Amino acid sequence: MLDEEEITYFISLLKQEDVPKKGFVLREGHLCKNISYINSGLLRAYAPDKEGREATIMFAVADWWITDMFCFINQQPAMLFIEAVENSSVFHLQKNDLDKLYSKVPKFEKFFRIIMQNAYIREQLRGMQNLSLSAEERYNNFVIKYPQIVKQVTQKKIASYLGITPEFLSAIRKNKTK
Amino acid sequence: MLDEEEITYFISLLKQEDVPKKGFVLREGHLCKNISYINSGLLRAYAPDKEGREATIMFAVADWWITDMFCFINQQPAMLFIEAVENSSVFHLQKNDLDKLYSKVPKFEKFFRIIMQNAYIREQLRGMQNLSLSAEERYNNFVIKYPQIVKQVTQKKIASYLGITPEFLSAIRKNKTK
DNA sequence: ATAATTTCTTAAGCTACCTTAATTTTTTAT
DNA sequence: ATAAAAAATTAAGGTAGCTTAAGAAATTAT
Repeated sequence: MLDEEEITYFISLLKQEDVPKKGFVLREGHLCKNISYINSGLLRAYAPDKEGREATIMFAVADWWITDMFCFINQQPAMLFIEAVENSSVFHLQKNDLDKLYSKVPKFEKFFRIIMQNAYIREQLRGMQNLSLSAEERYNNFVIKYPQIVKQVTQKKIASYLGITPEFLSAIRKNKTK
Repeated sequence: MLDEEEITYFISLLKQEDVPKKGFVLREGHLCKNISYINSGLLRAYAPDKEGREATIMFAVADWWITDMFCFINQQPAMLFIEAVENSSVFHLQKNDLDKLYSKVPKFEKFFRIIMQNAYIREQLRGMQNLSLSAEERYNNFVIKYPQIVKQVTQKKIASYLGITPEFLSAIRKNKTK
């Protein structure tokens, strides 16, 4: 579908970075320059609220793309932090390079159309669950959907993804083992 | 950007439908055949939960596209109802016609890439707000962001979009006018 | 116009989830 | 290994938002 030359060109635009655990790929207030492909490891995007607490927007594992999409597309200061939960290897793609890619190799429009579509579907499904399920049901679904992430991140971070406190997640888990 | 022939072809794939107020464009359990462009009017997508209550997933006004994206892409029975809140005029595009469109006029990949991207951004922002704001703050933001929708839909539906009961929304509004 | 239906409001009691704080356990750094 | 820091647990008290129910207001249907 993509020939060798196209792939080579694509790869030439990517900038590899090793991000150590607790390192940041993006900080709130900094210009969101990149969309980042995760080669290995695990990243987390979160927004700090006014009390300084973190709302986890997404986790991203190998083969996922992550960015603060609004700020990336509009080349604005980020609302989100993106940090490595584990040592990770990522490939960054800058906005202007992505735009060049689209114009030189229009096939990448399809490539990213599908990425955007999947991201939208994920968020639409998450939104549905957040509106209609209890915290316990959301946690159970999370464990089923992302068993690997459950093993790799702290409960505190999972709680902040589910929209509950770590104390309450602890209570939910206690209930289950009974 | 798109020439006349391409636009004509695109339009030839669209099927116009007048949907009366309270009419359905999609029903839960029915195959989700279409993605629908709203020419005029106002539609609402919602998921019924197990107690039969409705979680409003999105409102869509003129110039927006709406579907149960997961079920449309995978051509599965819908999880959502999509109903007209006002008399509406919509243009439907079937999955196989969209696929044809992509292969005959690849420029439409970009067209829908941007639609998917905007939809993702919307959901990512909404997710952030749901995690970090109180019901009152979410309502205030909704009124600022969608003043027109506030005028056109019942509070019951807005409440179900915000993830609260109509009674509690009523209480929030009462507080504000004091 | 009138009746029927739906929406909105109000209020009282309730519960899912939060807060605070202290203790234990696990992880990280030296 | 040891100390320090972070995460997880537990428990008691608190609150945002829910439930139920009944009446008022608005909308829809006849």
